[in-house]
Amino acid sequence: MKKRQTSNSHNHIQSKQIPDSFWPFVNSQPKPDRMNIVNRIRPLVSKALQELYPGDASTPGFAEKDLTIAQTKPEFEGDYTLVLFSFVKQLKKSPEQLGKEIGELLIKSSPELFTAYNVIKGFLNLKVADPYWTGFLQANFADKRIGIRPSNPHRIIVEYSSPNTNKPLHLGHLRNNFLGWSVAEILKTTGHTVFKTAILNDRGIHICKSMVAWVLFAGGATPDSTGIKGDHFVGDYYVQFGVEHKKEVEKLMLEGLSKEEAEQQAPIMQAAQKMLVDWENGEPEVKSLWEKMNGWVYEGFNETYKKIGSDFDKNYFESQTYLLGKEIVEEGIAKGVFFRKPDGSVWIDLTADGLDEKLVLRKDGTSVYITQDLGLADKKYEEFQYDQSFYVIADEQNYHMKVLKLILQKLQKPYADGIYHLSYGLVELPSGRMKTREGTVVDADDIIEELKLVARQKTEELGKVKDFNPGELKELYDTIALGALKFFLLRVDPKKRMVFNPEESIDFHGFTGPFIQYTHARIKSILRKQEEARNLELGIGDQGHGPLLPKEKELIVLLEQYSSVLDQALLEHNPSVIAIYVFNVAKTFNTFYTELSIMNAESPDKKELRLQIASLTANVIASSMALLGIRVPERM
RNA sequence: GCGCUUGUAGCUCAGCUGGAUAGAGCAACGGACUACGAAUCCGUAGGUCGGGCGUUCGAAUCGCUCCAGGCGCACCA
Repeated sequence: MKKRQTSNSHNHIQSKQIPDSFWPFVNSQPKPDRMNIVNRIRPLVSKALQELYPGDASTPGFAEKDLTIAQTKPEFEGDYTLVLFSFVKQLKKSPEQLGKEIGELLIKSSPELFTAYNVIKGFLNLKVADPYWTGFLQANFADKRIGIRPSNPHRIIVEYSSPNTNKPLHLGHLRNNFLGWSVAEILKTTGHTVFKTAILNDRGIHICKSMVAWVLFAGGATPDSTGIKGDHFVGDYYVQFGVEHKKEVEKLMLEGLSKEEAEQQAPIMQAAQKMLVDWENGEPEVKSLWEKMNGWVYEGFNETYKKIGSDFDKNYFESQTYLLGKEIVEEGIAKGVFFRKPDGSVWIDLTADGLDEKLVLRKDGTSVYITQDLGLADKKYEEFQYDQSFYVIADEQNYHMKVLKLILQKLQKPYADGIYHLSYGLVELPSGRMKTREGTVVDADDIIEELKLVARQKTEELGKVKDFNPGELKELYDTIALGALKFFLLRVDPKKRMVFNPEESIDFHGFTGPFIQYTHARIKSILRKQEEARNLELGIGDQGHGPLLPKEKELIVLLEQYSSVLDQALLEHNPSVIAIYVFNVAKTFNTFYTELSIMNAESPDKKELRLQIASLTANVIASSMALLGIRVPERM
């Protein structure tokens, strides 16, 4: 029979060495006083190796970055563990002997940091002195801005959201929005200057479809006259276009046309095509209709963006950028990167790079999708002088983005290497992919409303905030509903496809946003009580609280890892790292809370210590959640 | 066909830059509120890490191969 781990939340962080190339980009190396424990142990071990084995320690495999230091598994004695196997062969010593020698030296040379060691098989387990942990706690427990780092000169733009203006936002957009926003915040917190941008796909045949349908069927109705939110209003006409089109196609097929012919020749499609041409020719009536309908959509989008907390430093509009890039095509021809075929179309040959020949300009001289992106990249650089440019785009476009970057590199654009496709997987339902035609698309506004309703029901049921006024209640429901939704979509590795189970999403227990929010509210309740009772800020006292108890230490050790969690999230551009971490923090606190009394601690010093732990926990939770775009309530 | 990608407990996911006996949440079952907030906590049960071969002191993790799913390879965007 298998044994369960007793420690319910041992966060087994590996603390791998971050590549050297990463540091200049983050900051200068962390300052010693802000350095976490693993980054302190590393040079000490390295030094010990050099002292003990001067001849061998300079050989490959002995560098600081090659050391594997992991958190000690709970079933063994110790806090952090050095893996010895990699030295064994080179030094021709048994792991036991090696571990003993290194352990002895470390304790002798750094008694303030290490108090004990043991060697089991090839692992050297080191016990880190309590004062290190309590020192960390005292230095940080009151820091409400924990995790924020000094600025550095890098400029980054993050493009995300990027909707079409012919239909409302759905679940997929939400993943995109939450991801982009969160990654931008993570970059900011770690010191970068970040600009958020969006590209609004506001032109093209799809836009004309909803316009045509509105002209034909709306009878002059508007969002105002119907009370329907603008983006939904326009989206309804886009859907209606599809319905009408289908009818016409069926009719034409009965008359003997092939499916392709029928789809092309259906009158409503012809009308849309004509409208597109008129639009491109600047036909005033079409333009003004287009402006009017897009205006409705933007009104709706803005409402949703405001609700979900998405914000942008600059919006680009495809209608204003779709002609960009033609100059780049000329430039590319001049540089010999592109070539023109006899029919006049322009191509790039990427077969040497394992890709295909790609068209960059049609034979009629009009641009294709990639042409616009070339132009937009250039324009963004002109305006922002970015060092890195993130594109939050679904993984369907991996190939496209690869090509984009490669072309820019071949054109020797200075910004080409800084282009990074933050690719994310589709959101699916348990029944499979969302499909417009089958009506299985989960609308963003709908799901948020539904979650607010659940938040309200649950809150009323529990009756803990009966004294809240209507405004406070509304804010609380917003906080909980969006917290649940954002956490649900961000807790999974962005690269992976994910399944959105509606039933799970309204569950506020376990690995969820509300669980963490609840933990925060609970801590705040204790801290409020303490302040009322004493009317004092927390003191800084480190006298006589005795050795740290396992639950106290476990939580401090976990909190101490916050900075390396941020490093990892930044390195991987991955908010889920933070989501998983903050969940562990909340869970570990809840266990701590159950086992140990704070207010009625064994001694005043213990009480002080635990209040500090509680305070730091609340700050780390708030700070982590803020990076995910999730608010944490004082009460709920 | 070629390229990319995914496969871990009934379900949803961690762990994947190789390290000790593979972890959570949900669902199931059983417990804990006359002491800091039970939206909580504790326990039980549940895994040939898709299959095979290889590299290694050590493989869920790396390589090869097979199987199964997804995406892409438009003069669409």
